[in-house]
Amino acid sequence: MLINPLATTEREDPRITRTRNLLIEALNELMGEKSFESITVSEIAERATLNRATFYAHFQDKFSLLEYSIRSLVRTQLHAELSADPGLTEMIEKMLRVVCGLLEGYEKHCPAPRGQMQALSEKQIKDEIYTLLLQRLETSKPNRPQQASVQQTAMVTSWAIYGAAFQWSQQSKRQPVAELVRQVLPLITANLQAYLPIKPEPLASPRRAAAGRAPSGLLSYNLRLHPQFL
Amino acid sequence: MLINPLATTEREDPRITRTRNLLIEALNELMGEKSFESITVSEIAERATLNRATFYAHFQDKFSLLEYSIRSLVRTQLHAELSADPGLTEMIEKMLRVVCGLLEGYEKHCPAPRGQMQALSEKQIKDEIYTLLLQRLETSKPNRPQQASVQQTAMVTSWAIYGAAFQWSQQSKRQPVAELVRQVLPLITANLQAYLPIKPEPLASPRRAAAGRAPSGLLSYNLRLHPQFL
DNA sequence: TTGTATAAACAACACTTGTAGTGTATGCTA
DNA sequence: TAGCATACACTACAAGTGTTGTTTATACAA
Repeated sequence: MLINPLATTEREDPRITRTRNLLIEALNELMGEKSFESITVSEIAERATLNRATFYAHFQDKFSLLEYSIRSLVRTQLHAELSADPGLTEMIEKMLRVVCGLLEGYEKHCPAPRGQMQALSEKQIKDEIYTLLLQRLETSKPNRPQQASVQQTAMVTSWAIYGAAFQWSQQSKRQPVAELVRQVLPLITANLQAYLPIKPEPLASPRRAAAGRAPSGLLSYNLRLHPQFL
Repeated sequence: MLINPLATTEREDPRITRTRNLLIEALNELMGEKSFESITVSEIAERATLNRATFYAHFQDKFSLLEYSIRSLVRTQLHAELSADPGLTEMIEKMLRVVCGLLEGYEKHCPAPRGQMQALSEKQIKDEIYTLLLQRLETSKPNRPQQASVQQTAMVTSWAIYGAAFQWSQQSKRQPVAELVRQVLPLITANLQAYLPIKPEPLASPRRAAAGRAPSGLLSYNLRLHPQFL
């Protein structure tokens, strides 16, 4: 597995990858110890055994670094989960599960306050979901004329997915993810009925709930990149 | 009109309201001139003809100030628009219009980059929408049993509303808001059919589109507080 | 192996941040 | 109007930020 799934250039100077990985690891370590807001660039550089100026040669600020780190985690997890190219309903279900796992991971391993971090990860996660959904909707034609554009549909859906996962993560006593899926999936897929094959999913289906997979194993991807999630 | 719709204490020291308004006005002025990220606390204090220490006596940092400023704007606009206590569908339509107006206002008057600002305003807007929606759903009982909780429904809906408005604001060539409403409202209300009265809104209704109000006047509230939106 | 390109180290810079202590001005109330 | 409470001004401070210029170390190709 590539340690840097975001790399676009063919091959980059090994010093660069080394430095970036050191910075990401340093940030991940620190985020297990204290809140993101209280972490300074100086600390990150020191922990990475790098000069502070070197940090700025790679990232604009600590937010850029976190963004980069989160993005690679999200992308890896989503692609791994969706590589089987499942049906639209299953796709959304899997997305919901992945996002729940990510939010749970952050809450478990990163000391509060998490305000800035949440806002940042939210954007990265939604962007990835939106892109994947858009690709999917663009390939499958709707079986009846649609008022809304594909972009609108994908956007509303991706936000709805994240909103559901967020609501779940905010619960004081968290319900099983399978239950969340059973309750919320109809809400979300109601938007997409024109894109669903043949017979649209009924709003309440006991068989769906029974078929829900256990949410284990969600956090097992990309371990080298994000060891704090263990 | 109260200049501070967020105030909870009965009457506060006039010096406090004066100082806060000076700070808010200073921030609003500066945000018309340069990006929020590049604005410093020193600048805000200087523009407000206040000592920097006084700033910190009122707000934790510039983010808190912006949060406070945005919150009061959002709250004022939403309450003004929804004071007539309209039907659920109309309520969502009005919310969509207000959010579009807000996003348009920010984009027009605040120089990029707007990353931090967007994340902050997003949270404030969604919180307000969620609260209002939750109140509304809690009072009106669904006409058939629901899988999802009221909280889940309100959350997914509020995120969907914001997502739609956001998608609209990101378009390079922006369509009329009335058209957005016609296209997207069915997507959102599909989730809420159990809460809609009698006959659920048909997915495509030409009469709805014709009844769409012009989007003018959305930015005319709370002028004293936010003169940069003129 | 040598030469070249460039990544990283290092030091120094002006600036911002958040906080603390002290004095002054102002609003409220008796 | 006198007195109390407190909001604000002022100063100072240690720490962090973002940038620049110079030197050293490393990767890679001839």
